[in-house]
Amino acid sequence: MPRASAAAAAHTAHQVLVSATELFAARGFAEVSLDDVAQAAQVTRGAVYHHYRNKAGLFLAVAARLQSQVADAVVAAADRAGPDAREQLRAGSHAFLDAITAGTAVRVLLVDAPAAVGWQEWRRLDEANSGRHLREALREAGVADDLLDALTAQLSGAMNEAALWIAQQADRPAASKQAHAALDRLLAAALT
Amino acid sequence: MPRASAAAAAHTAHQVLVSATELFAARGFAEVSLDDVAQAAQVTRGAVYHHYRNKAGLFLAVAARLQSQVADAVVAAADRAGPDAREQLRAGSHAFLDAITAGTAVRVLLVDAPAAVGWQEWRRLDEANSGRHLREALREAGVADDLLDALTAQLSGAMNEAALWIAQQADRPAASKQAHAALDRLLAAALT
DNA sequence: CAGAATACATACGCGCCGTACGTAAAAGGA
DNA sequence: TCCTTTTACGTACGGCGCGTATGTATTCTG
Repeated sequence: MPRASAAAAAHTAHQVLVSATELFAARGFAEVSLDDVAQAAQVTRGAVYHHYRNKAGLFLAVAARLQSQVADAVVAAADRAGPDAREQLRAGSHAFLDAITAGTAVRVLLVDAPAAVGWQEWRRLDEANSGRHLREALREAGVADDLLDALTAQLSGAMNEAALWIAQQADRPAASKQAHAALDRLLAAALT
Repeated sequence: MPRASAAAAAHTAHQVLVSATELFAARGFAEVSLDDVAQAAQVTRGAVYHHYRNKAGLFLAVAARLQSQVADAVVAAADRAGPDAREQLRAGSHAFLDAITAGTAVRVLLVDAPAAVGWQEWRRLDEANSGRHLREALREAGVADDLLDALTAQLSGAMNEAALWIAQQADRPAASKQAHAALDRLLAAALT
């Protein structure tokens, strides 16, 4: 193929993705130019456009990767929680809060993503990852079918806002504790 | 002052605001140029920049106006609900859902605003309007102080997501019913 | 070992933002 | 009433940044 081998090409694409992730997380979608990304990844804009359709496409790839990383943590925690559905829901939900606030994913996933890739696409992304598990957990925990969709959406919104709120507080550990306690109340209510 | 009187100037500013509201609601912040707004308002970009600092400033004005309109509906409903704090909370919350999904404010306030004006500023806007009432209602309804901030944020997130979810469903009335029912569960939990 | 496909780099046009500058009309004072 | 200042725009310009077209050097593939 080109000046670099197929293996090196994958490396380039990955490097672009990593650089883009850092920049988008730090400055936000609108404040990062593709030239910024290219420079950080030590390539030209041509390389970026070769591997990704456009700026929104690159951002989508970044968001999708972060989403699946968070989802992995959620699933792992739920698995560790044993066989009880309610316990899995609790564990998974708390793991979600911890995972999404741990790194710098919050801004990308919860602030910029809805506007940058569109709310529908953002929803699909969430549904394909952690959102799906939330819905299944609620169903298995006995939530009625006619409330399932709405309750899933609202709990998801509550957790997302909790993550944003935590990320914003000065005293992170204390905020995290508060948020977890409040979340427990809402989860308990959902399972009434 | 200028070719138009002071009164006419206010009218111009208002017309720009109205046109911007429609366009932002229909296409989103990024897809609307200030030239689009100026044309719709039958003025030039110069007039827009005279009345608003920049594109973000115009958007902020649009969002602030929509927010206060929603907040007005919330307060009115809460007042009609009588003296009981819990009943006011219920009424206000449901009024919020109805008010924000009634018009075209959802996209502006819940999708574009956080990214366009920054999450902190968006939070301040919400806090200055409906968010403040939610917190107060929760406090008066007996929510412990150490949970108040986190619970306010999470319920706010739940309602916002519920609004987005409703706006997205094909069968709006049915979706609204579901959302209201689910919200009641969460509210009941908050007041445990 | 020749095409074909791939993996980039380079160059260009265009839209759009913000700003600087110009101008005409109204407010305000003497 | 006239002069000055301020207001309310309109116009013109520079620059950034996106997307696309084009060029070019490898490396697969038959």
